[in-house]
Amino acid sequence: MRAPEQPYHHGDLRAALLERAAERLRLGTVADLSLRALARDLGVSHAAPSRHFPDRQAFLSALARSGWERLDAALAAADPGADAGLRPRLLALGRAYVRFATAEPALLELMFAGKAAGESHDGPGLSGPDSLVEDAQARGEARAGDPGELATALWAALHGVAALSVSGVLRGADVDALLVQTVDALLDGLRPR
Amino acid sequence: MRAPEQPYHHGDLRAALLERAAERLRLGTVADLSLRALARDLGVSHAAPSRHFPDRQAFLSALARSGWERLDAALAAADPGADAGLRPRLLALGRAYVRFATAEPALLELMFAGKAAGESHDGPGLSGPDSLVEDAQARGEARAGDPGELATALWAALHGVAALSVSGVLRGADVDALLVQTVDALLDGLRPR
DNA sequence: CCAACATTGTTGTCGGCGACTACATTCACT
DNA sequence: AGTGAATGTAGTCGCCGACAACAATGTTGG
Repeated sequence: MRAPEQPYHHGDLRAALLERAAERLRLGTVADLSLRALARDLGVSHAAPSRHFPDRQAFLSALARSGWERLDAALAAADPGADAGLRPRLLALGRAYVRFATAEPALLELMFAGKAAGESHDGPGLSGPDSLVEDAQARGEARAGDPGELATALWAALHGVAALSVSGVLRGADVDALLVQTVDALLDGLRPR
Repeated sequence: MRAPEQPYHHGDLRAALLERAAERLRLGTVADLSLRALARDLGVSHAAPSRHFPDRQAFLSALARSGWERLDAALAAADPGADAGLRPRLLALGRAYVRFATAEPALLELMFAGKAAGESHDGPGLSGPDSLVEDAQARGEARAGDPGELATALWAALHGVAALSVSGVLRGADVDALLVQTVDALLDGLRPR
């Protein structure tokens, strides 16, 4: 009763392509990713992927979408929650962001290259009902101001740290120290108090 | 005494390729950039570019290097100088950064995708002898701390704003407002004082 | 139950690209 | 003037994405 070695239908080629592509992206760049090579890997013909994605761009968009989901999940998992103070929370989120960027640089690049392709995205875990900023304001840890705008500013700073750490421009400088510096500047300000 | 219509030698094919490629990058992505198409544009044979760049990657690296020079120049031109306060200075630099990113999104992406390919780069105009941070510290506008590390944190934040604005995740939100929020958080801190 | 029909996969082909080789023309220097 | 380096040309190879025609399998309603 074993399944035949080579069933005509793959089962879930679409998911398999996305999964294998994510693996490949961990090693190489998006430019090195070829649908034909993936198809070869999975033992299907070179045209099979076209049954699931109209063209390469659509495939990359789907890949980016799954990347956003994984980043959201990683940040949600790293968030110590509203009970923690703002600083530990920002540091934990920042570290998770950097970890994701380091583990999957090409995927992160693809996610941000998606432009209008990727539907709207609010900045992972930073805004929304359980907003980090609103929590901090409620605890008196953040000054007043539009929570959405403040959250975006925080997101921008964390994203900048992750982007720089991945890009190699830091030349071996301590990424975690950079993150701490950035978070502390955001919380207490550069100006002497 | 006019030059022949089609001289055998181009004159400065290398520079022409880089220049034309930069133009193309203003419209499309780096993936759409082909050496053969550029050669066609410039009226040379498809193999001519290989005389100047051993392979496509080397060409892209050279393009990225010229991008860094232009970004450095743009930031240097936008810097109001040490006489200005820290806030106006950061805002001016941030606006120039965003302007560059908006005008040349694909080039900026290429510059940061260069990874180890691009030689070290200190973060445009933010560090070095005429460091913005050292100036601010001298004026009492910034707390003590390693100027290099603080400058990198500032760079990360500004880069994050530019990256987000280019990526489209902001969905039409006001980029300049985001920049102002970010700079103000960096200067005065999010915590109430 | 089985006959349409939709879904998914295959083979074949096309043009474009990057890389490489062999050859041609021009330049620069002695 | 002569010779070697620099620069450009033509041709080829293999890989890729896109497309078309065809085959196998899954599904559904009469």
